[in-house]
Amino acid sequence: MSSRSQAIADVLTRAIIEHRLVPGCKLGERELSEIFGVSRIVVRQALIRLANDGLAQIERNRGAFVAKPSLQEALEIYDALTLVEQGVAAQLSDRLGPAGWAELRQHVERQRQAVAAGNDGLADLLGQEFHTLLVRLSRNKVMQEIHAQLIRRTTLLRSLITADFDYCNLLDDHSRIIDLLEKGRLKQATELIDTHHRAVVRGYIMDRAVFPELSPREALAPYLDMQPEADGANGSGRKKEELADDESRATEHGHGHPHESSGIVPERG
Amino acid sequence: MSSRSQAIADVLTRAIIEHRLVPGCKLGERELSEIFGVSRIVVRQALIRLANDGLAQIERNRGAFVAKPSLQEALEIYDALTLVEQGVAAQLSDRLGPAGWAELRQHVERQRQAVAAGNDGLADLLGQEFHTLLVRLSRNKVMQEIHAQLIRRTTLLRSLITADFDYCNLLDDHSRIIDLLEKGRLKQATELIDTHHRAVVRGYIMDRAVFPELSPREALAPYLDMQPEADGANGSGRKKEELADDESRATEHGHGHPHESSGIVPERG
DNA sequence: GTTGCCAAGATTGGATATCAATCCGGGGTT
DNA sequence: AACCCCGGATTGATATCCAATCTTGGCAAC
Repeated sequence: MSSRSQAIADVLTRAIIEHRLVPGCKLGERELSEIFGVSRIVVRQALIRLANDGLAQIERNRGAFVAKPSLQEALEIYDALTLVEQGVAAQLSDRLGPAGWAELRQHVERQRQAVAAGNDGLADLLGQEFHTLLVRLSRNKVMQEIHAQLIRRTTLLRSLITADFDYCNLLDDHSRIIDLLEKGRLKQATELIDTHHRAVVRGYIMDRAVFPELSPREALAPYLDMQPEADGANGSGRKKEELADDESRATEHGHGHPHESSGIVPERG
Repeated sequence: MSSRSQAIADVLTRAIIEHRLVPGCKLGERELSEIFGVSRIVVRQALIRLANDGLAQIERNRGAFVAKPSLQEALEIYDALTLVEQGVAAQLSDRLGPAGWAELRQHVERQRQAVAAGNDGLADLLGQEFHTLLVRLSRNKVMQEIHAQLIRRTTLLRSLITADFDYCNLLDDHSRIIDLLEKGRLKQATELIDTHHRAVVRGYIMDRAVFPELSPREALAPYLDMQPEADGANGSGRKKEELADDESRATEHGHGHPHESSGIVPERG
């Protein structure tokens, strides 16, 4: 795509939302420039991009750190996400055609199959993507980008907070949301979306580091295989295959599975 | 605040939303670095910030330009704005206390007085700020930032499109929205918000440059009075006084006044 | 032993000079 | 008139250098 700094920002973003870089982690310019093999300036530009997305915070003369949102901000992010999805849902209940509803149902079905197959990582990802799909069906790129940004920030939040609840009924929620929307029961649908997100938030407890801290060098190592200037950096369609059956840390960014309350990470290194 | 590039991004943002820099205008690195007296790198960082906010677009090896959204994107921006404000309104109708309603009414009253006094510039600005105030009352900083970004982009759009309608009933809209919300008539209120924004959009015609193109040097000259390192760059509270009775171009970023359809700008520079 | 201060080192923010790659425009050729 | 090629201009990026600031460690005073 465009610039080197964008590519580096993308890698850092991915590392953050996959919990390889945890909130508070120092992102030193020199260190990153050595890791990526670019100059400090390019790294700085990447960090500016991250900060604009709310994934990093830059403190003058102190450097950049992975963002560490307060509980207040976490609630605000979920509130905003709920608001956006409710609005989108309201639009869809009027405007979405049969093909759209079918696509939603098909997505839920895929997730159901993943759950049935015991592929928790994939199921989790599909659960995330349900919300993204919902917004994509609104055909509003501006809204999509806003929503994607909020989703990234909620994913970041999961590095800070623990979730211990049964996420299976969240799948039912998705299905019920579709039904309610298609039937025009908008009020109930938005109510359910609210409940859905509140269920996630309620399971969270702040001030508890779930993931161990990795140094940037360790955290970023897996992403550096990509050649600097190889195939046109088609970064959209690969993820699903990659983690089809991989239980590594990279796949664990959903509403954590309840079968283990603290030792989620199998120490991939 | 923080970095030099942020300060420059702020100035450029202001110049864009005040229509001194019009869509499509080339933002050359060398030119800007000379204007601001900084190195190209700082300018580039500022341009990255602008691009992230959707106010500029950077084309590889061609440089940065003031964003020139398509009609499609313009509609999407207004759609997103409507969605956000409807959601916020829904929250407020439940949660806002008497003090909040009073604040809203007082704001509308101030705008009414400005209209009565014939101070169109101020009235216009207050009309804009009504929406900002609405979102601020939701006490959600994340939502505020999203909304502010959308507002900036709509303001940018007004460089591309002409509005010729009577904006006085938009003031009535604000008043009615407050009434409906306070009475819990949420459905009607959200409907009115939608209509309100659609009224703005309907008055617009794309592909017509309303404002003449200024060179960046001309456009930015008024902002360069600020000393490089003087008082802590408190850029929040000044605007209102500045344009209290100033009919210059800087004040003309509302729903254009109908008394003159093309020669809005009194050629300040 | 604790506290506080100060200097050295490290890091960031920024400037400058330089270079390759790309884009644009003009002049010459066919 | 259409086409091609070349040179200037601009961008993307690097290396190096410098000032300001932050951190840290040690040293002195209490």
